[in-house]
Amino acid sequence: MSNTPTPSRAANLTEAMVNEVKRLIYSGEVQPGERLNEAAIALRMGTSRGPIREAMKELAGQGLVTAVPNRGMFVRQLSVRDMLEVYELRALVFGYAAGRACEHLTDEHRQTFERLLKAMDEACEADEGTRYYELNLDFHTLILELSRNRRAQQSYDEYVKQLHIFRRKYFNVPGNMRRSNVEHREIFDAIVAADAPRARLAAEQHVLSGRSRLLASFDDPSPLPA
Amino acid sequence: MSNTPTPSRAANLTEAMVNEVKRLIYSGEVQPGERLNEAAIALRMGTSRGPIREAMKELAGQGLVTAVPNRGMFVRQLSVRDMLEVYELRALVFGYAAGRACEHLTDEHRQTFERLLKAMDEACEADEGTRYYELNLDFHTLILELSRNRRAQQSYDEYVKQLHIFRRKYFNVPGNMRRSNVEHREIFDAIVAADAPRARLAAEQHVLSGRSRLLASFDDPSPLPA
DNA sequence: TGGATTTAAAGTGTCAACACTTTGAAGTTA
DNA sequence: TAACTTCAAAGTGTTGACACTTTAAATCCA
Repeated sequence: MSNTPTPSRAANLTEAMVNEVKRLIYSGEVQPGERLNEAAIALRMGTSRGPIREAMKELAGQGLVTAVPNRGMFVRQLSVRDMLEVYELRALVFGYAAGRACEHLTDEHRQTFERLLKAMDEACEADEGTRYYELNLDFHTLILELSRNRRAQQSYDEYVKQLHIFRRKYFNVPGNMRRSNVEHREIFDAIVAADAPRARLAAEQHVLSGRSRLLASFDDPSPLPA
Repeated sequence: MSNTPTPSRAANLTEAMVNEVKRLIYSGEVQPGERLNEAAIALRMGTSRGPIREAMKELAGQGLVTAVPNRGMFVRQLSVRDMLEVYELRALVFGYAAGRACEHLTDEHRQTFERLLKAMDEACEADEGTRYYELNLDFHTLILELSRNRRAQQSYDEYVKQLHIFRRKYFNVPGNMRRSNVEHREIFDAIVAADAPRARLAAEQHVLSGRSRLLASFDDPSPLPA
């Protein structure tokens, strides 16, 4: 429900190719660092290379792929340093959004929050990682919406997607669901209390905790690669 | 005479066109909202439309132009709301960078700072707006470098450029140079004192003050639209 | 007149052909 | 064998042609 599949009706082939290649990347069907062969994709999609190339350039502009002259386009690969940096920016923007959310919280939103938190509690109990992951996304999205800053929301989404791709390479750490959800409650409480500084701090810390958890999993003796 | 045939050495035509169209936009040779005619540009640049289209798509990905299917590419136009949002993010990132800068300040940097501040003082006295503007950019860049977060630096640069284009439409408010430079000193002092929270706040406020000044110029009875 | 309709010009979308570059395997030489 | 050279295959770069869409000027009709 958070995600328009892909058959999003595009006005032209290039747009359709952008959607399709994005899907390939986000779904993990093509891995970071992998080359995207124009001719092969064109054949597979039933188009000529033109629209493919244009789509790739657009994705290059968005930073999802990188172009190497005369060698081709490669799915962007984040270094660990990149990942750390993106996490930091994500924390920053999320903190900002939570602070702003204090100003725009309506009763309806409050109810949505409570519903989400409850559902996440339940997902925790049932140990349903995937369900928790979805709800978690919704929770974050709600806060970004409440910030009423579309640009912030855009940036945040971008960061999340980039990190999503990065994490795929390593391993998906649920299990800390309970701790994560406690932090969610803290953020929510601060927003309800209209305590912007506290909300900001709690939100920032929440993201940075997530980073720590991910980072810890690197040194972990049992890194269970997907 | 407007025909500089792309001095920057690019490996392929598309890259050269990206640089050239960027220049057209940033220099104000083409205005926000204006359509970019593929055939016309291709003719002017002496290429076919292919590389132009690819370049445009890349710029669309970067958010500098927007594509409307079957109607063409237009130089992106920021609404006032957009502008406000971007300023807010810029303030956020600049504040973050200033806070981080506290951790990475070396003696060499400190000296560069002092040189810059002194030069800005002088530019103030001499009422040299353009010179001040340049130095001001250097000052901000230095702080972003000191943050040691390349992504933050990238984002910041993007914001600045977008706002640069926006402001061109209205009017360039120097005259507040002195006040602005006082704020610079405050940021610098906080960084030297390694007082991260204070640096962060001062830097955030500095950007938001700039926004206020710009905003004030709208309601101004003499808005001199160039 | 003025509002709908036709139509040609201008512009974008897509394609297939060809030129150029890279890559790596096969062959050559010491 | 090991390093160097040659060469064909694979892939990217660029182009001109043609199809489709939009736009606005010219035309038509009440």
